Amino acid sequence: MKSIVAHLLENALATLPELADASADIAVASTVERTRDPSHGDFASNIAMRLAKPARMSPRDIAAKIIENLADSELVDEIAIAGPGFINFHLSAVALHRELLTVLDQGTRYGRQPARKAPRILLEFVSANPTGPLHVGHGRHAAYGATVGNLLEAAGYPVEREYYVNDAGRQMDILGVSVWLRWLEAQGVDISFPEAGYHGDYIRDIADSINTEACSVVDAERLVHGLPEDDKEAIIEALIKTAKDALGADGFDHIRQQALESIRADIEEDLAEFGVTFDRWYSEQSLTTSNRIDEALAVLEQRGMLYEEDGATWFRATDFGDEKDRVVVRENGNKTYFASDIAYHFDKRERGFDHLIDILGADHHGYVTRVQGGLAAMGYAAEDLEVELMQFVALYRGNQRMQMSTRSGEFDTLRQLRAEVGNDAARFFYVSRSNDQHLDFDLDVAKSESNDNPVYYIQYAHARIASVFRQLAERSLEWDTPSGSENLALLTEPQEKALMTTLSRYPEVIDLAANNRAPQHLVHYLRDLANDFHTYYNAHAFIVDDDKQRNARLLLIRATQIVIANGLAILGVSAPETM
RNA sequence: GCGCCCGUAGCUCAGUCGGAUAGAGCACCAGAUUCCUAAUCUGGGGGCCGCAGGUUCGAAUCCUGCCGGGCGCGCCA
Repeated sequence: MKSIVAHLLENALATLPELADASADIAVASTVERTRDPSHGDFASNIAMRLAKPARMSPRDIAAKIIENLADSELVDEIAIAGPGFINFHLSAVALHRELLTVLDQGTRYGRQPARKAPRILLEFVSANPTGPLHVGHGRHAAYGATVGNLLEAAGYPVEREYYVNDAGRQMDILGVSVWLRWLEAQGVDISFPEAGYHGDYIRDIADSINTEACSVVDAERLVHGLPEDDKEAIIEALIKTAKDALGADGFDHIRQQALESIRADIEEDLAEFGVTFDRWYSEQSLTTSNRIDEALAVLEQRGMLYEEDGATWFRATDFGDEKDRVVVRENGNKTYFASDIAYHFDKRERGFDHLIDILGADHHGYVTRVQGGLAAMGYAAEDLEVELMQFVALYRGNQRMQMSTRSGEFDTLRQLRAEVGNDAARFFYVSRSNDQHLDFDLDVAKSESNDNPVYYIQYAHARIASVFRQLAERSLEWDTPSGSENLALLTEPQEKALMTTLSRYPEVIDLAANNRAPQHLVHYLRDLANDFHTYYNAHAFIVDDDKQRNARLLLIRATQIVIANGLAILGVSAPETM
């Protein structure tokens, strides 16, 4: 709809050579926006004000000139100059009717743009460490990432979703030793579980369920022998060494990998139940086995981006705006997590993705500059990597704030949250506010007031429409679509006009939400749309005696039902036929 | 100390690229159904957009400073 107005303006400008210079670097479509006040029409353009200074004319004079040269269109009823120089466009009923028929015609495809080939987008999100179940904070990442992926797809982008599995490094050893100790405990060995181990009950479950052929029993004495005191990190380190000695490197590896896969599979299942799926689970370990890290470091070396100091290898991050240079290979020869990360992002670009989007926790913001620096140092553009930071979720039960820590075992899991409030409400609530806002999630409120949750309000609108069509059948009537199409001119009530106008905004909302990675725009839109529908429902009957009017009204609410279903599908929320 | 994010109604939050009289839900007050689902609708009260400057036709929005809150500043991951 917006493009109708933009094209009219572009054509008018083309006939005005005196404005050509001034308007050269203005995108006409960017001057056109929906009005907030219906008395200003449907769309307004501020182009006359933007041209005033370069063209050295008054805005209202420019507006008058443009209007004079606007071609007549059956899609626009009235064009007016308003205020300091806005050009207001009132769309015709014909334009709204045409859009309604487009909704019916395109159905589930309505609001989706044609698929394009580029840029190829790689969307990475969640990527929680496979050391325990997902907690409520990860749930926000999952809901947001999945919805942004759906939005990008609807906007026509080729997008793939990827989960980076942090299955390398010390945390995996801690996981392995935690499982082993719980297994020993189950064998009757008296252990003192280390503070720095993973305390959650799921560790016991894993110890019970895995193949323990590789496990060997050691006595309690050996476990505590020579343990350092007080320093919890040194204690866990010593226990890992004991485990490797007792089990052998292969034996320990066997336990560790089983634990890892058990947790990873659990996370995958949890997310799938939440309607969140990935095209690829990318293993950090595989970066080492495929020599990807060494290749990336070689590229950096070749470009002169590395140097040796204090026995370590450093990346010149300060050349790319970071506050200090960063170690990529430690003095002990081990590569850092940062080395994996730049190799991983290098790999993403090498795999042919043009634009990389990472959804990261707000605590990772210090990391963005150096990873972008890594890309730039390897010959790509820093801007190829876009990072969307998610602010934290604080979980409450009433006034009680919950602690969320995987190691302490006191977290509240995504599973618990989903069981308590349901997938639909959780998906909806998680994306209903901007990703850069903190989210207070009160379980008591979400449970006790679940009937007041906006998601039900929107779903109810969908169910009500389904109910109307069921009623129609019960009264032995049929919806005559051609008759409805021919009689759209009968839709003259203010509630009908409002509903048609809101429906016509849908493609613009998808575009806006996708481009800004901002699902909350869609959430608010669907709320508005449901509100327009409920208002209409209360004001007028749809199943009226007059055939023409009935068929026209049924067409309008069918279009409404389609748009609600399409929008909810993008949010990952169900559109029920009954409630 | 330095860096990033946030500050909008009693509460939780929207507010697009700077646009016209700043919006919604909850809560509060008053109403609506012989009729398609009352999980609904209609009306009402409620604002120094943290504070102070600046930019301009125009600022909640952009810039600077300050105040308040969150997070980050490892040869951890």
